[in-house]
Amino acid sequence: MRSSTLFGRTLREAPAEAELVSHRLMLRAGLMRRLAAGIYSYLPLGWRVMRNIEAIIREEMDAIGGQEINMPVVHPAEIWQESGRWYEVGPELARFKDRGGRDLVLGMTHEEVVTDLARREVDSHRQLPFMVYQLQTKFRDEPRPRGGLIRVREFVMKDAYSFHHHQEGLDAYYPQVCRAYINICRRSGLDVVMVASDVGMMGGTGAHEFMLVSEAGEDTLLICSQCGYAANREVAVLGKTPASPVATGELRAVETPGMRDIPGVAAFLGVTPSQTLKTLVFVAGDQLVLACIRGDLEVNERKLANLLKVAETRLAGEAEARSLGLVPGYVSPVGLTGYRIVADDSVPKAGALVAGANREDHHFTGAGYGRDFVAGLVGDIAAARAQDPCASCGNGLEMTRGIEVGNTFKLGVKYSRALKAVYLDAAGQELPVVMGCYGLGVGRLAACIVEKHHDERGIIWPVTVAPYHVYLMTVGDEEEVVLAAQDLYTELQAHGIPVLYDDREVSAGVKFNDADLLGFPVRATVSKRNLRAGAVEVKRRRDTEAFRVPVDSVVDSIEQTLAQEAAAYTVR
RNA sequence: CGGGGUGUAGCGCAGCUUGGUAGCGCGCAUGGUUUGGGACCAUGAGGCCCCGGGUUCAAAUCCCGGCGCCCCGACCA
Repeated sequence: MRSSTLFGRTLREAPAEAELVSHRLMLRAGLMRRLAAGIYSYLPLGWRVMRNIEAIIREEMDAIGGQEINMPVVHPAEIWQESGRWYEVGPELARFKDRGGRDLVLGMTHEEVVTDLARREVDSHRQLPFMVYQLQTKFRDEPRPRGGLIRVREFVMKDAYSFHHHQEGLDAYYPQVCRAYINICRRSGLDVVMVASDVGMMGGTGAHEFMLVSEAGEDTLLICSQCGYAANREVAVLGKTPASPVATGELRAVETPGMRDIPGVAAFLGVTPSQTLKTLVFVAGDQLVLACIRGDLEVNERKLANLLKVAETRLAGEAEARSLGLVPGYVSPVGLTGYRIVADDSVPKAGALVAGANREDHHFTGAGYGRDFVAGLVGDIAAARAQDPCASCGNGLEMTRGIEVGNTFKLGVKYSRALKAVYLDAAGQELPVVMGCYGLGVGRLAACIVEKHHDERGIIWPVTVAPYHVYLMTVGDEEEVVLAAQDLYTELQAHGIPVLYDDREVSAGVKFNDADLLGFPVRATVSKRNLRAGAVEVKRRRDTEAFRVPVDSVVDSIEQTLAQEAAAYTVR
């Protein structure tokens, strides 16, 4: 490709809308352009990157037995009603009607469609297991798109779906997909961490996310550098060794004037926060819930919602709590009846605690779980924080931000049961197929690569995804220079090397700067100066030094350099 | 959906406080001189100053109401 005919141009200054490095560079390099919030067009250079990433994805999915298919973007409402998500998913699911007034949706994910396909095609256990995948555009009406391609509304996603006879089959296959995901990221130049995650709207029995550790990330991760435990904050567990449990003594009411928070009460009564009971008032659906936890810990609302099996919870306001007969600042389950109470599993083990007395300016001391109060539901609802002990090894957890590039879910039979995707086993028994689903954001992967591979001058593409491998340019417009450059251009192409030839009539500085901005792995410069010495200058994007290479061995030299670059991104 | 910011030429911005018919840099076009890190000279094109309403002799500027976009939060496979 010649620069003079390449569609799209570079920008000297980034549009004011862009803040993230990847966003700025991708706009400046002319990879993409915004059409509306979270909706982008891909220009030739950007689309080549996308295609390169897709090629890697195809290889890795095929390697674990995947079969590529393509499913519709527009779905009839019926299958979404069958799965129940028509009613569960909010406005991020774009809905519209066709001319006949029938309800349709824009596919934001394809569990319904693929399950419908499976129920039509699969009758027998002999047809299982299998995995299908597609690379396709999704639309999700996100409440807040941001950061260029980091969070968009329309995006290319690789989504894969596996179908097994039993949970054991899925359990055995699942790690292969995870391995493939790690490979895809590695080959694209990204080291990602696999973290345990919430199942969210997908439902199912287990899930992981593949995260690029980055300040630009939207998720918070807790990682143990000692044993390797890693989880999204939404589900991260922490060790809850009792600080210093006090044997349960007598339950006594004491005056605690104006002491409405844990640190205040603990200090006033001379105990540690871990010897107090914190009780928070939540609204879960149409129900009021009192959530109890040891005073030094905090409630994780995601975990609470999961334990209660509701979509979400929210903290009740003071006035709201008061109107329901509670005394904010002094709420506790001790002596209360008629309320739904849940407790973190730290509470029953905590011994005697200081708890609210449900009256102004009073607390109880010596409150013991089982004797003075109980909860209808006990489980892990504690929020893991930085420095909390790791649940498996006790080491301090580290907290970082991460960008989710992909995720994997063990769906189980949620969709196959709802849509009746069943098969007959060898004994003639009818069983629902056991499903898994696996998503990967192609554009987000591209943005992450730029986020990790750049310097102050521009992008530094890994050769595996670079739009072109060589940036060929001239300095000066003497005939000998132009002819030599054209020869080299032809020769590189003959060797199958993707090359962009900057044949524009602009000053050398412009070309050098664009070469750095676009970030192809190798730059080749033909100039009168070097030609006189029978040489062409070759420079790696990530190096600062350039080398003179004899004209007749330039192509060999470039091929070797590219091979070295590629070696850094191979797996196995 | 809450909080903050912003909207003037393709991009980056000034002008708005104090109303008087729109400007700078880059980019673009043409001609010429240039060519190892975003060259120089000359000429030129390009604007529903986000939209609607109001105040006024007169609105980019003041007032009211919308909308777009960005950031933080809520939310998010």
